[in-house]
Amino acid sequence: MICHAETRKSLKAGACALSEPQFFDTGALVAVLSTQPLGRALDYRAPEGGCFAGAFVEVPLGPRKVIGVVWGAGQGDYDISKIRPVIRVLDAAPMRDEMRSFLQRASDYTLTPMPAMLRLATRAPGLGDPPSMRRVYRRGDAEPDKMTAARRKVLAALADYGDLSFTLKELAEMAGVGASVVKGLVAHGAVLEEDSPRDQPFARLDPALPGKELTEDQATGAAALAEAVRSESYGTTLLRGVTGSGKTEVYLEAVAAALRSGRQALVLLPEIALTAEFLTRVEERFGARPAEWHSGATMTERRRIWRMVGEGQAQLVIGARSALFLPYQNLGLIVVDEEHDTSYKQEEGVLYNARDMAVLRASICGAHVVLASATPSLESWVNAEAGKYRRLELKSRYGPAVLPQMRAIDMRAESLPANRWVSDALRREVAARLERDEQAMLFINRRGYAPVTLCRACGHQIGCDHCDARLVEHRFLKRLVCHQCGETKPMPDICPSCEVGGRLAPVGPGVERLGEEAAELFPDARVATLSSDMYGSARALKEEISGIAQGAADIIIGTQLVAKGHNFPKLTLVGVIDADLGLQGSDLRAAERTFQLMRQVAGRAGRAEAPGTALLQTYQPEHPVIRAILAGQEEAFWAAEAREREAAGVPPYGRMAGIILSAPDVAQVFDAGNQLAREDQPLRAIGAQVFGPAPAPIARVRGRHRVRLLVKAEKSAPLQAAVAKWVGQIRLKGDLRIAVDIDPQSFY
DNA sequence: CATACGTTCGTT
DNA sequence: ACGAACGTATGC
Repeated sequence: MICHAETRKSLKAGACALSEPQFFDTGALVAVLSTQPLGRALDYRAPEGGCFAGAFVEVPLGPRKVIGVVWGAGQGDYDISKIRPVIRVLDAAPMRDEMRSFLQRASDYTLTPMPAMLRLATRAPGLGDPPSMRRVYRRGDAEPDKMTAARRKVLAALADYGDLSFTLKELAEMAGVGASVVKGLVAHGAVLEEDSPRDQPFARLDPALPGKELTEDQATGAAALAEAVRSESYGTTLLRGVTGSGKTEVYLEAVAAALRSGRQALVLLPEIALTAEFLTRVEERFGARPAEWHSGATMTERRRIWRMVGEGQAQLVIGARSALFLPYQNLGLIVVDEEHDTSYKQEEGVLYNARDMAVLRASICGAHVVLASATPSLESWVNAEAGKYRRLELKSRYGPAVLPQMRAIDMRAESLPANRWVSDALRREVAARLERDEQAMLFINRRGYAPVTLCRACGHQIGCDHCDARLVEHRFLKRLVCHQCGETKPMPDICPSCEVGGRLAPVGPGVERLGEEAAELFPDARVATLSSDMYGSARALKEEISGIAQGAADIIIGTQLVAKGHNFPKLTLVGVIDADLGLQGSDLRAAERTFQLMRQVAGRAGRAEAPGTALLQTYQPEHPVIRAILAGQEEAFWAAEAREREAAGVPPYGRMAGIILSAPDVAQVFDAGNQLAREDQPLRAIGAQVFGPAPAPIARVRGRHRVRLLVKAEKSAPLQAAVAKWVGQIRLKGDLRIAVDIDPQSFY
């Protein structure tokens, strides 16, 4: 977490962002940061006409030309005769002071090199190009010398739309004539041909439109958030509300408050799949669609969003975590929905937690943060308890529905036949729902058909060639898939080890296999299996989900995916096949995760009129986590979990850093790991301890061997500086790579 | 990252 | 003796 002292400092940084950016006269030394992996900025001479700090520029680098940002005055530590001039200043809005300090602070916090940070902030194509133009046509003053029927149609079509312009194709189609007719009118000046920027501003959102009717509880919460946004200063609110309590309506009022005061808003969501339903709600509330930023966006969409956000022509962005790095002009609110969601932690490349970075960014630009969740992360819960975050609770469930009733099914008392996972008790409950024409959901947190493929002749389990992971059979894809590196291969007929045919058997359940079992148990029911890899696109999946929500299936079989925010009005029963799954292993967050996941899944049941039931199949019904879930004692669970973490000195009461060394050669990684473990003076100097090296949780990924070291320090210790110094001692020879993960999510 | 330059090792 | 192949330093 970002500590309080840092927050104070940043408020000052925010204040100085109001001053004019620094200007550099022609020939002055400037430091230019590029996205090349140099680790720092290089000095250049300011171009003809000078430039401002923050300007996007093109500079020579060796034999190449690269794009960079004028970071500030030159460092002057390089042979003055070798310094080359900036080639040109690009036609893009300069990077604001505030954005530069955000990237710098994020870099310091996560120990990410600045060029990599800059890369995150410039993930839009065509930065160096002039704005892309297209040819458009509108009505001119002149009249054509000869009026024909076709020409009249074109002019009539234009008259219908006032002074708007259209592309050639659009106009010709509207008028029902050929393109040559339009061209003919252009020759006479009756139609004007001009170039206009291809990237159009986003439609204005109207905060004055009537929102949904709010309950008293919601209205109070909405008013408090709107007030916080209006203060135009940094603050964080933890918005807690059980599933179905209408958190979205409440924070959309905070968005409305930001829009009213002319500031931009950002809503971060963990899953793309969530956005279809969400966007509809935004459109209903504000009358237009916001900008959508996610990995699936096309180059054109990205460029438009990046430019429009920078010009203040996109008021609201709905996006995945990288939307945090868009060049907002005037950001007044960041909402992090489902703030506990683990997908906010980027686990590859630049390692950062979008929830923490949202707080950092907001503290720099004086924006308000809303962390929304039914089951907050322990970090946020502790920050709220400590008074660092304001706390807002939505108690009543929206409408007549109440929280689902939760019960455990003790699997030790069940005697299921082989390859069956649905207990008798659960089967009877599902059958009862089917009779009443209600929906039931069976939840299993495992993709694919079976997690293990075993050879009954020799006992071999089929593994990935490049990773220390077993291949998962995906019957739908008719392939074996490595969930680690994504490699797939066709399902073999013979065992790759002993070459005996016909003895390969699937072991254990995955979502596809559970779907098969459900179809056998309930032959008359419509069973829908929801797994992300079964649909060609996010769009197809969204459509499937909304169809199911409207009643296109009786039994829903799903993974993680269905736990997150979808609304199934007819759903009254959720059965969790393996509630213990997340409790295995020694991950410190296992309890927290299982608790969150189970509560979220259970929250799917009984949202509308009919009350819901959640049944957890478990082999350890007496486990404290399972008992806390069943009892619905959330506060007690968090308090107990917080006490345990405090006693162990682990996050959020202590600080941790993970170091992953990787190389194709096993001996090399272990040597490097041992060397680091020995040379731990920089860490001892701050009273921190090193554990390891140990093989990383997945010891081999994509043909690279990985070892992991863990650093544990006191909460107040200057962890980053010490780790940077420590890791800096090691020379990166060969293909050895070091990744530092500050505040790792999982630690063994 | 792309490229330049120096080292080592293999071949002729 | 020469050049391919690899490893390491450099960029302002």
